[in-house]
Amino acid sequence: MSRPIEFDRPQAVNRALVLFWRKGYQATSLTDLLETMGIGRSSFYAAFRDKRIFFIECIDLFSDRTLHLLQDARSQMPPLEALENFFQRNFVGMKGTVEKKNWGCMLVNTVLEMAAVDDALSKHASYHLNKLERGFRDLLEEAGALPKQAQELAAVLMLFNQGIRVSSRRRLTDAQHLQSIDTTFRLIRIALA
Amino acid sequence: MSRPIEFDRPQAVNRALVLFWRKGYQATSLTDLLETMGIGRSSFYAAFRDKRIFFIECIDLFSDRTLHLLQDARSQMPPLEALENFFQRNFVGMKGTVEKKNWGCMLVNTVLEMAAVDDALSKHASYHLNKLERGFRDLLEEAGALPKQAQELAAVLMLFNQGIRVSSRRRLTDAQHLQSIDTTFRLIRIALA
DNA sequence: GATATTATGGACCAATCAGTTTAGAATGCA
DNA sequence: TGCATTCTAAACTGATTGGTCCATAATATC
Repeated sequence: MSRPIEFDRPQAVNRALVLFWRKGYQATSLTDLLETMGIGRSSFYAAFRDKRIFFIECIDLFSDRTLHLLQDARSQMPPLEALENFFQRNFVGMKGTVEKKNWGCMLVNTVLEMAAVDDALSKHASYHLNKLERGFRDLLEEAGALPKQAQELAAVLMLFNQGIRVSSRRRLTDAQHLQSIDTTFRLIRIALA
Repeated sequence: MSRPIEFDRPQAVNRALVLFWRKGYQATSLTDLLETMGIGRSSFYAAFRDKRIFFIECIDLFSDRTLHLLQDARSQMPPLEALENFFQRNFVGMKGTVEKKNWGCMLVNTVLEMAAVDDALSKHASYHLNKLERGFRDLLEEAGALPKQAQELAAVLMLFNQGIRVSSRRRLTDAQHLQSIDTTFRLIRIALA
């Protein structure tokens, strides 16, 4: 054989993901991308076919990570607490982390940004959100909800998820977010009781 | 004096508003804009200083109309029903209307699209959403909630608003939206009881 | 009807976009 | 050392962007 790839692919993808996450698809120029990834134009087009395809790769990665966050929480606490923690963790201090990621959810961002611009892309992000909603539903059933009720509450929880990601970009205070999470889950617990 | 403006300003603004609403700020090119407004480039720059300033004018108009929708509902029914109706009306048939407007909320769209692109623009849209949230709070107080509770529930309702506008762009069925509205307001009524 | 005023259409501009091409540099293998 | 392979940097392409400019056409006033 011959020369191997010379840049750190996972690291480059991760940096790009963050950039897409913050600025969205359209506002992220290829030049931006190359700069933060630390690679050249040719390398980019050789490794990832084009901007759009690469964006999909980033979205899929983001979705995987989000689903894992929910799973991880579930492995450490009961279902309803895991759900609540899934939302809370974005707004509690995150000690050790320099930057707070107030960029909402990349899937929600993409659904909105691309809805009338690139329908397939928007649909694809929406599809990932459906997977997350199924995750919500499963946890609600584990928490004792009947199937029908679990489905209804999961739908409401998905609305809540989308809503709080929007609020995250509005830069409300952490306290406001935490209070809304608290209020919402108080309502949900009442419904489940 | 001399020559008056020759195009129908309110109509042109309205058409542009719809375009911005659907496609967002960035994806709406000036050429798109001029075509749907039916005016020439020079006329545009003479009447509205530039794309960004014009977009703000459209956003402000959208906000006014949204607040009026809430007021109108309030003038026809009790506060809680008015709130619920404010959401429902986007998903019930709209007889006589050819197109269903599944473009979410222009303010929510703008907050997300511009958050890391044009902070001032995002903040401006967010400011309008705050006004709407105050409208929610007032109606909740009229419905008998204590100030503290009205504020909490209004915040949750704003999350719900943001969330359902996102869902609207995901093109869930009307039935799904109506069910989520129903579930949510059932929870809110319980909290208020 | 002549003149001053102004809105307009269309040509034009520099900047930027995503993507391609090319020439060279760096490596593995013999 | 020399050859084959392939990754990379930089120049380049054509299209599109928001915005300006100017000559023209239409009007109001006199």
